[in-house]
Amino acid sequence: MKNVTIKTISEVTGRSLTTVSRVLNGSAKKYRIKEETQKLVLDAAHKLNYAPNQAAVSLRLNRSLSIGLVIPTLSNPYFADVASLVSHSLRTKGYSVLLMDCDEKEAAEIEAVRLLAAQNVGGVIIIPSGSQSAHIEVLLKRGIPVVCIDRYHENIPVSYVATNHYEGAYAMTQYLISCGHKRIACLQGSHAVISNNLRVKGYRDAMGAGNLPVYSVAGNSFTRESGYIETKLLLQKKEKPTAVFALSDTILLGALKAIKEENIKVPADISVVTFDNSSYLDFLACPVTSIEQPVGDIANMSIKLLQDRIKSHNREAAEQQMKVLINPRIVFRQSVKMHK
Amino acid sequence: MKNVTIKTISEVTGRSLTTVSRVLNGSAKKYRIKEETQKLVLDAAHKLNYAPNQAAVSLRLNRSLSIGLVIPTLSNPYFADVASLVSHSLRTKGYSVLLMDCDEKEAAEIEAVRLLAAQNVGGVIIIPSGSQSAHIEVLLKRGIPVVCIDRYHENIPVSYVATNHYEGAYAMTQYLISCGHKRIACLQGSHAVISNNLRVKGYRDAMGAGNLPVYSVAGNSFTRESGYIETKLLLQKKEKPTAVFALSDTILLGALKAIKEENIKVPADISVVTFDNSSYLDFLACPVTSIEQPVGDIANMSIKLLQDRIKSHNREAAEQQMKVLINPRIVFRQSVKMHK
DNA sequence: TACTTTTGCACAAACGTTATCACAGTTGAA
DNA sequence: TTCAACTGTGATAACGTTTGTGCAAAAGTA
Repeated sequence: MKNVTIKTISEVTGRSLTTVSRVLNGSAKKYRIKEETQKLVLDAAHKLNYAPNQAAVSLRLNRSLSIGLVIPTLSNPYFADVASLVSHSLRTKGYSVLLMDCDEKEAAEIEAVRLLAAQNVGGVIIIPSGSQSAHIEVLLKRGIPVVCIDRYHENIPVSYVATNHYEGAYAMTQYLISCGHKRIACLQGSHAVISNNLRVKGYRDAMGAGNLPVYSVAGNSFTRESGYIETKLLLQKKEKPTAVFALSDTILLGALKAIKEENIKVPADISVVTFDNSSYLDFLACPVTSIEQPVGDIANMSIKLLQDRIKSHNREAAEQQMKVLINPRIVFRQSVKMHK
Repeated sequence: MKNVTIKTISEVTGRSLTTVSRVLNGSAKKYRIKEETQKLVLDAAHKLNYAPNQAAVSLRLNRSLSIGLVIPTLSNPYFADVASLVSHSLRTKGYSVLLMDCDEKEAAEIEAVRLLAAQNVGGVIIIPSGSQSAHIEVLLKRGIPVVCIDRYHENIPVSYVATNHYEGAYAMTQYLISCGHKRIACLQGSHAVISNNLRVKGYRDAMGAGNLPVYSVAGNSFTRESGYIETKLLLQKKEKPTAVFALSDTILLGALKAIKEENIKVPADISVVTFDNSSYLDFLACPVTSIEQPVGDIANMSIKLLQDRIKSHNREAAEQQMKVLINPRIVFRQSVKMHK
């Protein structure tokens, strides 16, 4: 089966390639193509099931209708949700999505960005894995629009959309304090990402505001292992924590495992809260109170920002940095008990 | 910053476009390019940080180094895991991955496949959402290699890699029977996909082999809602089930919710097992015994099949259908109790 | 009538790459 | 000595699309 191109349509309709192309890519009015001709061409295209050859288009225009989506890893349900929403929404807007799963490795991320640049994608949406930013800066310099999600870099003028990590953590800590907790442990993730550090700051500041000493900030990655190990250690202390604030659901699962092994009951003996609000939290031994990240809003907002960038050929506007923080809300479940 | 093309390199090195191209795409020996010349060109390319324009390559070759990955939805952790492994592995092999999240809608899947065909991808890996197969057949007819994962179509000659759903369900049912259960309910997913139907058949056959009547097969989608509703209904029966076999982890979560609402204890009052083995099963109120799907093996195998197809320009070999079923194993936890 | 303007369409060049053909110079065999 | 085979390289034409330029014909203006 031979491929249908504008040439095919040109032959069928008896119009020139030029005219066919103009009708098909929507610049018909600009060139004042007769209604009649337009209909003729469109009908033929439809009948032949014509689809433009994207390679040719992007070669000609030196830009493509594809967007790079760079994700630390899809095995993290939160990132998978973001990816699902973003990719689905981009598709309805006519873009195709180049997925780059970086396995949480910064080196893979840098390589991924290089590849995307080589394919000259129309834009990039990225959830950075680490603290380096030079590779992202390269994209900006090449005029490729970039939007960061969830994690971002303060030192380069890149737009971002994220949960207000600080406010979320602050509010949650405040809530624990209001329940009478004093020894609140914070189980953190990777020090290399800003989302983690802002959450930790939120925790610290709330403790300070409550005139409480920072009891503990421990951990080094957003994994079950990290949560497990740190909780194990915490539970060996003389002054055990009365509440644990896991900064992600993966960390939470590890913490719960440790708690279970020590035969400590949630929420009777210890209160537990977390960040992310994965759907399975409802079904755990004790449903866990969590900070819900507004994934839908984040996805939509980031796409809007990216599209604005792509459309504005105005260089100034395109380089203006947009910073969007969305306030999360707390989903209350049964994992927190008043502490006297 | 002007883009670096083979023309740039040609000017720098003083060799023709032809020669530069030949060196750069590895056909140097075929055309007997002098070692010296090769080195000259490669050095220049490296120094200038040259990356071939993929649009031009795929336009010229009428095929691209990108692979379409069609997924029902990334919000299902099982699919997200598959997508993560597949995309990551494809990247290391030099392909880029076009992600199509279909939101579990068959119409979206069909459109996605059309788009991929238009972009003339080098191959497609797909987890079908429904029962239609015509769109996949179109790909095959256009000579685009396709591999189905997890779900497949028997009526078209498409290769597939899947868990042995039948064996898994059969073994699990047998296990429940061996524990003395007689009233075993089966909570199924979408009737439109073969994975579901094979699992149901495994359940039925095992019941038959155990001389037990099929107690119940209910449900209509791989969702929490379906699991919740059907379990609610089951628990209203006079003759309540002594064991529930959820055919996916999403269904399981719904079932657990219903069981909890009815104040029934797992495993004391009712035994529960499931399919998929999501990582959070360990952390539920009662850790749930599950059939583990060998995601890694499935991902690797499907990529191998696809690559073989892509490489074999031999038409016959390319059209031969490969059917790979991988036996799953049961991960035993604490959700099943002997029933007298 | 004799112009200008508008309307509607087509020619041809370009985007970066690769494959086909061609060819000059060197080596080896008859 | 003559011809064949080999070595190393280049010109050029395509792949499918978009767009600046051009140019008739129709319509408007004086």
